[in-house]
Amino acid sequence: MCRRNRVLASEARAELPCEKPTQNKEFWRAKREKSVMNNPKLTIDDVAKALGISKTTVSRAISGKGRVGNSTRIKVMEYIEKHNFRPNVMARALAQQRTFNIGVVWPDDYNAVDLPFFQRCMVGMSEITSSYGYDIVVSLIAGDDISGLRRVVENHKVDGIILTRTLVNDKPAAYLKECGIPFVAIGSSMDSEIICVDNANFEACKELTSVLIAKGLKRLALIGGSTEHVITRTRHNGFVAAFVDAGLEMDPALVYLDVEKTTKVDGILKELMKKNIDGVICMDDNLAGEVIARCREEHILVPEKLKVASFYNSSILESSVPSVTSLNFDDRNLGATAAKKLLELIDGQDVSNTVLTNYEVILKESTK
Amino acid sequence: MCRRNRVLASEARAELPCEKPTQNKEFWRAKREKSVMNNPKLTIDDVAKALGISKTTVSRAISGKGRVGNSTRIKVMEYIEKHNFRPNVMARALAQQRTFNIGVVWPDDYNAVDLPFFQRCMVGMSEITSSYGYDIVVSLIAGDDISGLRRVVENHKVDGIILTRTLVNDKPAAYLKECGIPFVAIGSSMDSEIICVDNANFEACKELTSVLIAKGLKRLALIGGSTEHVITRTRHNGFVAAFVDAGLEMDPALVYLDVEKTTKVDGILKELMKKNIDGVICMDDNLAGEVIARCREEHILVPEKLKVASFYNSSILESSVPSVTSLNFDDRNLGATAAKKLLELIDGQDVSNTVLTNYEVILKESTK
DNA sequence: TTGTAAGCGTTATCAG
DNA sequence: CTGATAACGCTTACAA
Repeated sequence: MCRRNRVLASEARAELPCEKPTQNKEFWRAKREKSVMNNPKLTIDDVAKALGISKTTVSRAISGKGRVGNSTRIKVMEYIEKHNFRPNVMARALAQQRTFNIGVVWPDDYNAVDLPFFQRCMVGMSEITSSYGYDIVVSLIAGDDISGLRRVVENHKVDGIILTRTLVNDKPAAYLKECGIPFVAIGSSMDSEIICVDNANFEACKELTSVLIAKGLKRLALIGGSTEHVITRTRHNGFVAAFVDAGLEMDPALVYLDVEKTTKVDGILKELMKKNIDGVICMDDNLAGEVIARCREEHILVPEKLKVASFYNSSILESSVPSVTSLNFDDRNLGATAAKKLLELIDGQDVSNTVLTNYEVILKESTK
Repeated sequence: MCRRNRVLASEARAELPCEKPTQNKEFWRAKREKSVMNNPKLTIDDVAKALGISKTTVSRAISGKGRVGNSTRIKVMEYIEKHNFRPNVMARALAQQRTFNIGVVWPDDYNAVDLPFFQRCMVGMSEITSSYGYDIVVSLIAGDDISGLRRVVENHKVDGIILTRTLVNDKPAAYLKECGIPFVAIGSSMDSEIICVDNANFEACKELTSVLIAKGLKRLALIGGSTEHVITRTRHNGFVAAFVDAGLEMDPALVYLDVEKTTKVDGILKELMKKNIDGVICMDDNLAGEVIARCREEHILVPEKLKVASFYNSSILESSVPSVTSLNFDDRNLGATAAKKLLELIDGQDVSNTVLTNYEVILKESTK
């Protein structure tokens, strides 16, 4: 326990801002002067003096918190609009203990960095946060090294956190729970105390699988990524459930998980063909793209000899030939919803889990 | 002028934090209590008292700024390490007028969001910033609506900015110049006052084109994106330069720029085939992928009947068949370099433009 | 409705 | 080498 603390502490220490002893003293003075020239930075006090009232009143007029005379309020609003005054967020942060920032945690594994999913989520989050005057601080997490996350949290740089993925053994989530900062996770979690926002992955994957089963496919294979990611298991479960519903046997030998490099697809596909499969579902587009490519090289006709589908649709497959049947989720909306929930949480409201069911099954040539 | 100011001001106003009048008063108190229970938040003052010295001394020991007795320093360092004390960044920001954040501006056009380029840059930036105790605030810019950027800057949320793309008519850059905040741009600019970090796009594109010319291609076409992006013009120039160098005529009718939707590729390819081309270079992988796909549908054999190459390599083309000849840049390094430059700039150092020349021409099947 | 004054947690100034 | 004390710009009891 004690040892653990020391380790963590020194980890954190390593992240302390490195004060570079340079000649920036004069520079900064100069810079500020200059900045003042272009754009005389007003303070709430300047506004108060100019208007002959107290800064308390100005503060109240701006925040709308206390009661202020209507004429005074209008006077203030007009003045600040005209002079483009903006309260100093840092000062407010210090006084209120709020930063008006949220942190977004991104995985930076080799795979994830090339996936459009996270960027798309960001767009949705950004729409929401910016309409509330919040900004987004991005923190990358490599493996289970959460030191970046720790720094952001311990330095009070954010009022809350969005995790963009959930893990079976979720170190980041555990850390956030422990320190009591508001956070929501995109994905699902066994832990009922964690607020989650997720696509209906189970239902969607089950539905897509069912559709293929209904097309008469009997020997359907599944290829997916890391089982450390909850989503991999959820999708797998959806796949299995479709078989159960159809009253069919599912052959576990046709399921390949933890396929984290597309280079492994080639060998897997060969094995699968020996096992006489008639279809493959891939958990994401990278895998599906690779399967399509290998099929072409091996002269396996898609869809005639093998049907192919993907559980997740992105632009990666946009120009695939044949076009690939897949699930389509609204990532932007997912991000927006997560952001909304987090802001509510920060605001002290009660927030519950959300599952977004607006996915689409898109049938294309690869399963015709 | 006056009118313009008013417009901008009201734009900014719309972005003011929306104070939601909810019941968060008690909530916040409770939350802080709880947080205090788990993790008694120390202040520099607590440390000072515990050690029986003044907070000035503690501050100096931590920052290493003033001279402090060695024994005192060690005492302080040991104490803060043991108790995992971290100075409150907001307070420091207020006192020092530095936030230890940099802003990164992302385009959120439909195209850009799906490109891995920006995410990859981010990874590089993040490595650098986090080693200096800085964090990254991401700001999305749609079209030329810079209100998000304005908010981040005017609210003093960042000490500097990285623009991840340059435009011919660069509104964001103009704004940043005007307000005098340190910034660097990823890309190139006509404006010599703007610090730029860029890949050697001109040279690289010229080289790739030259290679194809050397293979005997005479009627080489070019398809590219928005000419509002400086990079599109740079790449085009590189293409042209290769012809000049080879002493060949280049047919301008074979150049299609401002192709912003891949759906337009089909028509363009048909036109090009009528013009008897023997090769196409695409400015990015989305376009190249689409060209490959259309070729397959139109039964145009690649590379036998048509060579195809891309000026930018990403995982999008990873599983393309045939594999596509392309330029490979180190986006991560690009981001890291930009971040390094910005931190130097913030630190008051003199910084000059940088061009990264470590690109690779990767020859694959599509041009065999 | 409005104002005064005491924080918020650092850093910076200027004495000692 | 060290320590009061005053910024930093805003919020918020508490008074008036």
